[in-house]
Amino acid sequence: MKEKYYVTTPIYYPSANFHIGHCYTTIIADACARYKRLTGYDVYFQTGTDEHGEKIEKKAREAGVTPKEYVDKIIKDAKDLWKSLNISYDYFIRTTDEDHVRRVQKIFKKLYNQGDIYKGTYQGLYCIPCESFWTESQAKDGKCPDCGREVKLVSEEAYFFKLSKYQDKLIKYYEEHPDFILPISRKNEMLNNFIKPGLEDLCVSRTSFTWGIPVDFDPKHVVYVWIDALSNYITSLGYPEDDTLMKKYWPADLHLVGKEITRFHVIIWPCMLMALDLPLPKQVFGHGWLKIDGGKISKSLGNYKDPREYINAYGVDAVRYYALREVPFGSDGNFSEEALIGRTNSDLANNLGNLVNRTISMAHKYFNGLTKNPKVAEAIDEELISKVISLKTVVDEKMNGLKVNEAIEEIMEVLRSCNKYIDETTPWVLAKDETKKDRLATVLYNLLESIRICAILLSPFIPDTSNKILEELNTKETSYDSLDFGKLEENLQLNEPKILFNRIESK
RNA sequence: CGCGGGAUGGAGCAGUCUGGUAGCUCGUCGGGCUCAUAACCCGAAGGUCGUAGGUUCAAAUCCUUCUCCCGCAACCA
Repeated sequence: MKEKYYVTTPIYYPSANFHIGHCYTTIIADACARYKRLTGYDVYFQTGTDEHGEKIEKKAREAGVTPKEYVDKIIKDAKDLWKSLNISYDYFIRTTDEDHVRRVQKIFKKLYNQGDIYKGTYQGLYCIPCESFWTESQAKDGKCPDCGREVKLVSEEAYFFKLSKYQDKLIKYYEEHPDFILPISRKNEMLNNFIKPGLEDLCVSRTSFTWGIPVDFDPKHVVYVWIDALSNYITSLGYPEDDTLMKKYWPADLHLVGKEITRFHVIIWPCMLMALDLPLPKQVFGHGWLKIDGGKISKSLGNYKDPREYINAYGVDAVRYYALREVPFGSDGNFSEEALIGRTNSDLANNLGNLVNRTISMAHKYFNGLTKNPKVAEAIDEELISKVISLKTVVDEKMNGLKVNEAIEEIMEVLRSCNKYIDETTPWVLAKDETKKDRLATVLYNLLESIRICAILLSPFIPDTSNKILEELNTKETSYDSLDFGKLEENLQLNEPKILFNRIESK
């Protein structure tokens, strides 16, 4: 039986159309999902949207539509965006789905019945015109950080979750599972800032707005974001009504999240799961951000474009490649159109695209596009072939550590070696000497085979391009098991090479 | 003293744990080649590794001071 792999993106908040940052997270998750599928796992890849809450209620009111109408439009757009980015999700959950709503109510009630949720009073500093609660440190001098007006101390009846009860168990879990939080640096941040000072019980219901899942046994309350949103990872699997998928896929192997919401996923979510007596996810990766010109992507500044503009202008794989390649593991990276163009030209058009083109062109020119492997080897071949042979293992190590950018760099390095190999073996010189015909065929075979292997390993990252290359090669050897050097068939009729990436002239 | 991360040739990064001639990609300049998308290959220039001090035969790397940048502080991927 296949081993399973369950990977998630966060469920995004659809208060506005998605930007390149949402794409970034989702593309990484997609690459992980595709990689695991390639290597033989039974993958379940989930994304979705967190659609309740005051902010959406307010946005909808401003737009003069119902909250559901408001989010429906954005979700339609989001699904369209994921399609144009080749996102291969298996399930798209919406927190407004009937199944989810019903299951959240059951979870809430279960926690209440067993005493992990209790009724109490929520006290907070509230800005009436802004309809927002603030913490003491946020509301400096008792002024609303948004509008500067006075905030008032208000109380409202609310349900609380006993977060404090699970503090020690949580610390123990961290200690016993050193890879639970990646990168490691974020674990210290969590421990020092939140867990060591002591966890406070968590407010899990609200009465100040209505756009949410009603608490069925106390309908003036709606379930606040924590239980509503975080539980998506298990309600989608049927919990608590049907355990078929739960048995198969839970616990999740990887929750991929932005660094700003790491906290919820490594503190609140595990505590909820402990209360439900469910196993905890194996790993939470708090990735860095794509910055725009060094600053945050900001809805209010409007410093970003619709990601489709980039896809339409440069192609889906240029965008995917950039997101996956540019940002180091766990750190922030910068997004700019100029850098996107630079990456596309140097890595995709020059290194990869031109290599494929020049190699297949020579195969047509010298052998009418037929592959042959007479195995007239020379010492120089070994350097290239040994690199290609070890690539599978190297990429696997990088991917298992979620070092996606490094995995890709390893493949690019091999492609660079192919270009170098051409210059060193000078096929155009061999072609002038009839006695070197078999050597020439061997050189081309080595190159085509290296390209085939790289194309397969690139398929999780730039799937369209990978397919195009394998189609040009016209090979049937496209599986992960075919990655041994020498599997490329002989007497294959190669197709005509096409330009994979046009060089982009800078504006 | 809230916590955490960062500062390395024009740009982006690695190297710091386990001190010992500073490395990679891109860009620039020069050369080569001609199969290919002005591409590819080779070579060169360019860094007193944020500041000040300390330990050491030797510090980007260890210790201390300071400066600046970024993130977090109960839902902005």
